[in-house]
Amino acid sequence: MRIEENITASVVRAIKALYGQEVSENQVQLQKTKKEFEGHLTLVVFPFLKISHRKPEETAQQIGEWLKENETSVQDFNVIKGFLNLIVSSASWVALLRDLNADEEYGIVRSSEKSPLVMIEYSSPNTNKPLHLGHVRNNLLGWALANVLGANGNRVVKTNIVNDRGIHICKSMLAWQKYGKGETPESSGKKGDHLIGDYYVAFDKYYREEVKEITEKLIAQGVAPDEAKARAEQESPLMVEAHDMLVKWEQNDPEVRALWSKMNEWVYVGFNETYKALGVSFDKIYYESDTYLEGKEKVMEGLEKGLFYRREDGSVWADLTRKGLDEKLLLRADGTSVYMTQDIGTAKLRFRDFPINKMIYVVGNEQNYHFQVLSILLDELGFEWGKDLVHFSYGMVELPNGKMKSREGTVVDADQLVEEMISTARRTSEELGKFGDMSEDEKNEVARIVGLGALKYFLLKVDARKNMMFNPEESIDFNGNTGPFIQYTYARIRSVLRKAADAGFVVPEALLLDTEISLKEEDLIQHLADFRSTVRQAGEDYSPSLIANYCYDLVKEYNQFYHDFSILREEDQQKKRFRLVLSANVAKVLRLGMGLLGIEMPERM
RNA sequence: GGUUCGGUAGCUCAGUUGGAUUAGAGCAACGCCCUUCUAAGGCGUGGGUCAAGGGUUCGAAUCCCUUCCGAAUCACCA
Repeated sequence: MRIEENITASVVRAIKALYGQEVSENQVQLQKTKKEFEGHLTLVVFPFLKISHRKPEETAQQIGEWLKENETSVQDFNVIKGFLNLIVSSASWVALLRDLNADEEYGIVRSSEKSPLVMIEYSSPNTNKPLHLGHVRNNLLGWALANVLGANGNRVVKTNIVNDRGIHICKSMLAWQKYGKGETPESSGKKGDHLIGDYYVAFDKYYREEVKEITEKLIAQGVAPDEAKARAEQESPLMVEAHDMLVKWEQNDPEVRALWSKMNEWVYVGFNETYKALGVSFDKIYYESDTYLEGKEKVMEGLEKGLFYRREDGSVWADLTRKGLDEKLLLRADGTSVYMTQDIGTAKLRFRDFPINKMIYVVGNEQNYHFQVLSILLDELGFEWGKDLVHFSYGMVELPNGKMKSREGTVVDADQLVEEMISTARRTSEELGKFGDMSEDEKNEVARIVGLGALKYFLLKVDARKNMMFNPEESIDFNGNTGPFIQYTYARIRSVLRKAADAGFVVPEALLLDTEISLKEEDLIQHLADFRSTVRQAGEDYSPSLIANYCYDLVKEYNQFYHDFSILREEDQQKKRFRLVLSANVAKVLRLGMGLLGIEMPERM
């Protein structure tokens, strides 16, 4: 039973029968009737006026009559200007709910062997600092996007490229060597990623002091301020040492490599904890230290083919000016690779490992230009999916006083935030007396689910492309358009269903089509059925937020129903059965929808 | 300066192939509703020149142009 699809097809037949013209289903504008008018679905007839050669009202009237006559689900209609409001029969709605109830994974399209293989890269951290709120947004979006695409019949490979080498890592290493006194995660009690992050900050602090000192000295010697600063930045012994370390690293110096391995290992242990807390995972992790050499090879290949060119100093460039872009450096004069080189290398390894049809990069919008260039380069280098690679470009999380900057300490730490959310959830539950007779384990689990639900929903309900605001002063809400609001509704439904089950009432398969149902209930079924198209739309637009907003709207509507109608106390057994099935399916769709977002639902809260 | 993306209520955000005299939610404010299936809920009140101006048409927050404001980017950083 697919009411909307059926009526759309019937409209096509109606036009054919009435006016003798073929129209495509895309031309049929069938939308939800606005709530101030009577009806469920509304056909906009303006597009058909040229075919009917009649006034809007008349055309609508004719189509309405034809539908009432020939389309069983259309029970009645009314016409307002060019709008044909269709009233769908209760029996059709009940039949729709019956079908929906039979489908345990309504709205989800499973993949098969032949489905397209999509790879999603997300997270992609640097190993010199712990994850912050911006990374959290990335991780949650990547995870949700993978789920959404999976629910649209794609085979999905989740991947992570760890930026584990480069000058930034050397800075942390050097600072640890110089000031660390052998400190380890064990000795300090710090998470490994936090420990390393502290040394990254330390490096920056001492480096700045050095630069300041040298600059002043140079200025005293009569060097112009701008030039003095530039020279100081280059000459700073700390920076020189860091660069030396990077060169040694590339030369496989055993000592540097050993230090690098040890410190990265600390970071990974820390990251894995954070990933686990966030509930995200990867099918395949790539490390830049493995891929950057591949990139060099690929670039040399391109150089031989004449795609790129070499400058006098030996550096290799791509000239993209004919595409309206700049010239782009691919290899430095000393032969070391840059960011772009690494992404090319990673692409090569990925394609070797997986025969992917599509590649999606979940990376912040600050890198739009980079991916524009990468797409062109990969295409020219012969990657089939290069041209159509998707840069899932999401907006920054901004704080009231601007952007987050690790070095300036203005970051919202991921671990700390998760912890705070969970403890807030716990406190709220206690204050509201929701825990009842739960065991300590159950309490912890509820607090975890609700706290994370609040955080995840907060980040995922906003259109991914937009920058969003996070105010640490105001804690994330638990009321209104929030994760806990949706979870709460779910828990209430589950409670009702438990009570029904205790009374021996099993949610039955059989629904009677002649059940008398209210407008509110019809609307709920209609809304429920929309889940399928919402999932599809979210997949087409790469937009998890559509699912979040869908769940919110469904919950708003269900809560009104819950408030106005009795379920367990309904005396008419037929109605009671219907309402139980309706509620069970609202819960089911909420669980599926929120599940796509990576948000768990509590049985009680 | 070039390019890209944004600007909707005091605040945070919906509004997706252009559709209905009255542009929606939540938060915050102020009221009302628990001896009744979980009140993390429901109902109500106030709050808007959809940045500004022009254009396209039966019809524009939505499409086009101009201007203003904001962000990102245009690195031998990743």
